[in-house]
Amino acid sequence: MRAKSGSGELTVTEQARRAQIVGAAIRTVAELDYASASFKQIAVRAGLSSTGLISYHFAGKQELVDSVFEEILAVFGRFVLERMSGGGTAAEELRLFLLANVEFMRSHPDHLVALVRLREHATVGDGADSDHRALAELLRSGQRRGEFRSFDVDVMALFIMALRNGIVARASEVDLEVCGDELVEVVERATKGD
Amino acid sequence: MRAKSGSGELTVTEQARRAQIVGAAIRTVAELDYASASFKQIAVRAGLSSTGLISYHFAGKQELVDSVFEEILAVFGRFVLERMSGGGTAAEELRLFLLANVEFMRSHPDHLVALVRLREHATVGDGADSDHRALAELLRSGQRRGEFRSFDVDVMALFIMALRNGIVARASEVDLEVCGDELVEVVERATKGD
Amino acid sequence: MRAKSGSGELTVTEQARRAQIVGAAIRTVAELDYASASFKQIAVRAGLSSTGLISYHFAGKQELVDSVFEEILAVFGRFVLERMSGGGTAAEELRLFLLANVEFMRSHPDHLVALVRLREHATVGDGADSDHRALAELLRSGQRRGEFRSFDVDVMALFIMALRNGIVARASEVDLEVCGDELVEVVERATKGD
Amino acid sequence: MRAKSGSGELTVTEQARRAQIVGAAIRTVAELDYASASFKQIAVRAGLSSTGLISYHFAGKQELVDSVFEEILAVFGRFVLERMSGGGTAAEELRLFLLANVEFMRSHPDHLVALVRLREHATVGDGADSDHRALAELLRSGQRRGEFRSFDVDVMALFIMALRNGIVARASEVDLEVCGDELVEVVERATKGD
DNA sequence: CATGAATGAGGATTCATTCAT
DNA sequence: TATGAATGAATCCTCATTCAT
Repeated sequence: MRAKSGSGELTVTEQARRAQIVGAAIRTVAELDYASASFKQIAVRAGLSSTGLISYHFAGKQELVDSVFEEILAVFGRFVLERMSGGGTAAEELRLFLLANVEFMRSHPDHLVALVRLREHATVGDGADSDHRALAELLRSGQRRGEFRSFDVDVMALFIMALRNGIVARASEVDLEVCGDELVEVVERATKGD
Repeated sequence: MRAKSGSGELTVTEQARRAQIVGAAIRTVAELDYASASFKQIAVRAGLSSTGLISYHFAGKQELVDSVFEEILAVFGRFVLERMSGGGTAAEELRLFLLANVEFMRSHPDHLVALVRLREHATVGDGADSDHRALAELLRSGQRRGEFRSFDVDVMALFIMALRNGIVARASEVDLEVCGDELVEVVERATKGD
Repeated sequence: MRAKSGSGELTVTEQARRAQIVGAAIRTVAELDYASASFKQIAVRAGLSSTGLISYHFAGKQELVDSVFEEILAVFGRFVLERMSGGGTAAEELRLFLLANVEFMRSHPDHLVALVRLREHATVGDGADSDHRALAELLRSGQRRGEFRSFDVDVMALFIMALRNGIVARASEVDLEVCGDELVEVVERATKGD
Repeated sequence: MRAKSGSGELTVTEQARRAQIVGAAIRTVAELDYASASFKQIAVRAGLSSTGLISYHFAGKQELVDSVFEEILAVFGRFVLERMSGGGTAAEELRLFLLANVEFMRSHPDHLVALVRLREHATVGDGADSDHRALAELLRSGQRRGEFRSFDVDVMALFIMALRNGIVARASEVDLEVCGDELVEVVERATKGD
């Protein structure tokens, strides 16, 4: 009854409501645990008086989770893309990517937390993997250009995302400024050619 | 109802039952999602015919989770300690710590998965933090000895644990051999003095 | 909110809408189960984009059910009446009634199915009973004329309707031709004088 | 977790509880509509303070419905079988079958009502069909012995069950004595050879 | 100690209905 | 009039927990 990723079929009002609910869901997941992010909690944060409305706008919890996941990926993707367009070398692009991540944690505190927590519950999947693939490809191109040393690009991509996720998990306890600088330093040391 | 982590108050039988349940819980959390790790699932894996017995031995789900968390930390701690005792330099100790982690993933596949998944649900907390503190202290001593470059030891400890956790999260999809070697390499590059 | 079965108070448009909804409801009940015949399903089949319109035109689900029931009875009544007008004897009228029923199943597949399914949910009641009474009266007159044997006319009317309903319930699985012939035969044997 | 039609795996207590719930369900379906026979209504009639217990003993609503259906069929089957064992001719057996049905309505008022109402919601299915098949077979054997006239046995079986169901539907409004006698008479006339 | 039955709160979801536009 | 968004009650179901035995 409800388009899974509506493009033009959705009313303006409906899009607004969906966005409102998705936003509330992001805040809820970031604040509470994923398991505790019930429709009731989301409804409260969305200012709704009934959980029925969430079911009215989303075919089920899975569609909501997927919509939230896609929304975060979209916002995050745009955010990062804007800050990577100027990169000349692969190393510079990688640096910009890392800084964009840290900056995103500051400007969108809840988004990355929710992203990490929802990763294993989302069924869209290709989002996170495409992130990984893009990063791996960047690393590979850097290797081809001789900027980076020889390493397994998939493993290195996994490492970089793991570092990012590690900061996200402790974002509220650490100094993002210091973390960001050190992140750039560590990744540079990890990747640069001998 | 029951002492939270009684030492001498528990009978042998009781300790055995608790251990049996904790073991089953570890397997359950590793196999299923945390949210899906219900008492029923744990009871099945523990060979128990009633979830009531879990409630009988543990004051509540939280105590079970905390007990599981502490058990994993204890096993992991002993495992790592055995493999780090011989380290001379801080760098060597760090290397042994990393290798011990990777080896632990191989010998105790469920423990680390459960550890990572339970981290945000455990209320004991100091366990993970004590790990973190020990690692930070190791890094600091390395810095004092001039083995490591200057960096924020807390951030670096966070990074190292993040790398470890990243591997754990994908342990079933990656080549642990390659990951372990690259992990050592990356951490060495990240920490060594100029 | 709305007159229960207004005659002159309803505008033409309103009557048309009610008829449209009633028709869709008949199809819905025949196609789905009664319990599954929700306003949403009915609205879909009526080409309506909102279930609110159904509530607007009918005071509640009960009025809709009753309206549907009455509509079916009216259509069915006219259909049968047309085919019974020529009957001379009571036996002949009864035969025509039975044949009209079978013919109705063919020409209005949904109506009788819905009729049977709605019977126990309709609160108008007198509809089905009036049918029953008319049939009983026909049987009684046949008895008075000596065409039928002695039997309890209410019970026999109940039997005849039960046979009809039995065929309706399996209309899609049986050969209506054979059933019709056998129905006439059985009822004739059941009623005729010794 | 719960056997669908437990034989020996069920505790005595559990069997008793299941029987209690099944009994309450039969009463509920007979009293209310099928659609209104919610777990809550059933729980009330079973003297339970929680609908959760029903879910505890039955894997889902479908299993409960099927269990109820099977229970009724079992009770009904035994009841009828006891009263048909003495039948010599097919006609006599048929007569005993009809009388057993009417007697069952008297001694088990709710069972047949529930049976008819649950028929289209039960997924076990073969129960009702096997009833039909047995009846058709009885009719066929009667035809072979020359006791019955020539007719489509499936249609006639359908008719006989329809007559039975018709009485069930109005059991509370009619005189079962009269109905039973007339039922036997009608079926005899419908089936006997010329 | 251990069992399994029982509880009640909380989960997502569906539904008829209401209401502002 | 008609729409679609919103509501809240009710449904089935799962869960941790309690309790008699």
